[in-house]
Amino acid sequence: MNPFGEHIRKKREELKGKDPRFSVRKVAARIGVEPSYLSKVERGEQAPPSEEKIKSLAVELGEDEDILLALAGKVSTDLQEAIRRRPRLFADLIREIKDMPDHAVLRLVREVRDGNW
Amino acid sequence: MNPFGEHIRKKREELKGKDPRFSVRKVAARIGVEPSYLSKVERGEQAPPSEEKIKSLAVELGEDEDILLALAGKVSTDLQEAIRRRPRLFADLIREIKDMPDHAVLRLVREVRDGNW
DNA sequence: TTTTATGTGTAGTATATACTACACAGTACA
DNA sequence: TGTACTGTGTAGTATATACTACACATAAAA
Repeated sequence: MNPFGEHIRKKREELKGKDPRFSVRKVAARIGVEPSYLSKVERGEQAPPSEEKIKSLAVELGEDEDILLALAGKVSTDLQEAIRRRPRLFADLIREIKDMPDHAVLRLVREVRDGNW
Repeated sequence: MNPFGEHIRKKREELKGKDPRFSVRKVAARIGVEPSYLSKVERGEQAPPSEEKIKSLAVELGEDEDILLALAGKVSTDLQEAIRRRPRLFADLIREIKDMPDHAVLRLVREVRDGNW
């Protein structure tokens, strides 16, 4: 089990098939790390990188930042900050909906978005 | 600015006024740390302790866990895990409501709680 | 007045996090 | 056939996190 590494390796190799700019070395250079480090991260020999590097990786590979962070066992600092600003409110809300099925949460998100709130 | 330390010192001293079991040494012993460490944390000479210690401190002092964690700049792992399980869903929801006024979020929490969801 | 308890100062330690630097063998390309 | 580029192995480092151990002076209790 190394969801993060496997995921980005798969995606990177896929992109590399069509574009040589997606070699380990080139991607590593673009996100600002050593190639051997990225190689090890992809193979799970090293833990996932920092939030910052994960976010540039998401941009480079055209992946979703929040999903990549989740695969790395992290939560974006902007979300954490929102919770920390109003901990009671957000803790209650999250605990209330954490076991609800996807469709119910999705309905909630949509209702808040285009609604009279 | 050392919101965490100041907060717990104030609360502990308040309790100590009515009950000698709330000295630095006694509380430290109960939450399982060295007294000098707790002293330094309260005075902001040391960063706040781990999530685990903060939670026992909350129990000891009769304070809200989520609020204490927030003052320490942390977010409870159970909330983080809920987000990591369904990152897109939760990230969208949190970003959608993070700038809404308290009363609106509160209404949402209540509506979810005793509602038809 | 001895014992006991108080808060705090000094000086560390263990573990985790987030990487770098460099070398090396194999492959592709000119 | 040399040059360039590939992925990866080895061996580190810097900084942060989360504390411990012990000593010491002052104050309260016996």
